[in-house]
Amino acid sequence: MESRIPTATVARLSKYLSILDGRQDPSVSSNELAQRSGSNSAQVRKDLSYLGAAGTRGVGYETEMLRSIIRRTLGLATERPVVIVGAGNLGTALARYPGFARRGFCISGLFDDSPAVVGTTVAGHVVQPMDALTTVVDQPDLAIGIMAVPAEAAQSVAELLVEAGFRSILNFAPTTVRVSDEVRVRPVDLATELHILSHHLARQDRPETR
Amino acid sequence: MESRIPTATVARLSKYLSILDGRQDPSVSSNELAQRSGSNSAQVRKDLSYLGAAGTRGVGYETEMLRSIIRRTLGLATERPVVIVGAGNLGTALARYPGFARRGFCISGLFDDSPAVVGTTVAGHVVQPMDALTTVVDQPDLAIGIMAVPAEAAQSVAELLVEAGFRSILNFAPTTVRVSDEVRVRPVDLATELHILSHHLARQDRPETR
DNA sequence: GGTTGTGAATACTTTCACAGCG
DNA sequence: CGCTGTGAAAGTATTCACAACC
Repeated sequence: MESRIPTATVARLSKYLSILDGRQDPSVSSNELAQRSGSNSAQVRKDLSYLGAAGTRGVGYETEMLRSIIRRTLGLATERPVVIVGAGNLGTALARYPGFARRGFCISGLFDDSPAVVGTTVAGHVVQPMDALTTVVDQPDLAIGIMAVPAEAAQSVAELLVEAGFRSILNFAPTTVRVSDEVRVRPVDLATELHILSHHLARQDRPETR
Repeated sequence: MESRIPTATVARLSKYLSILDGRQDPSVSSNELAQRSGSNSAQVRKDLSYLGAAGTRGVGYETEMLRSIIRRTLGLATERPVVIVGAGNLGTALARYPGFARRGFCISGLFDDSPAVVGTTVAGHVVQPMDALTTVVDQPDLAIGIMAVPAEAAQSVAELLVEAGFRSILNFAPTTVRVSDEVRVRPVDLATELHILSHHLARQDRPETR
């Protein structure tokens, strides 16, 4: 029943969930979710059909039920631990970002290799040295590691995370890291996002829907 | 000749460019670019074929020529101005991020609507009030606006940017903004990225190549 | 009337595989 | 012999369109 969900769908589920979270109405239609998420209703229905979510024809989907199904699908049954490696500009900003906690994550630790930074407190977290990574969560394979480090450090930090048992990494460093293929790395490159916009400007063409 | 380049390809071009930038060898093969970017050689060749880039069979591509073709394709012929709206945690971190300048962008202004923040200096930029947006760059339609503001403010900030003439927006606020369709908005939602990783953890499946 | 659920059609992207050339 | 260039095939994602149902 719950075979395989396309990554593009999962990304939209995240958006639907945050729409449902700020909502009181007991039911919601695919059309409304579409409007608010910048998608279209057929897409919303197809996305929800992957979860086996059942709506009521003529009415829509039960808000509470949808919320709970999406949360389960996104693996948010319990708060998921996240560690942040790199307490520089970006790492610090991420540690202070209130959106993570609100959306199902719990920051379990902040790490840095610079002795000047270790021991300082950022957003209520004492910055820990890299070797404390191995003991920070008891099931690192179910946690997520965020890398907010310079490009030069990315490969070795990735290796440390893998060694400590992490299997999911969000990489903000503008470089590709090579890891064994049981490890999932999602790159987020800010300059790449700007390059995409810049490319369209250079071609002065009209936007597509996304 | 230079008809239309898939967005997925543009994203990879950005990566290829940063690989070429740290490089001295006068030529490079599709296979080497593939290795370093976590792609495969057929993909690289197809990507480069969209640009009309000509390699030499048996040898590879000329590094300098490729660099210059990719830069032109990404609209980086001249440094592209970028403004950052929101001088909170994230906006400040972005303003300090050295990667933007290194990769073809020039931060032209930092804006905030809080009187407490306006006038302070961040990374060499004096934070300006929102109404200065209209005069900060002379061709706002060729510039990029970055929104690093809370979800509640996102819609109205987007409207201010559009009114000031911006046509390309990178949106870090965790919400969808509705704008006229000459305006291109690229969302970057950090919680969504974590949700995607979390989903895979819940299904404890093996990663795909990306 | 309004809205879901979904097969079929379309569009887009990646991978394959091999001829062509230096 | 090595590496490019590319059509064809396979794989993925989105949109259409309409029957089924409340």
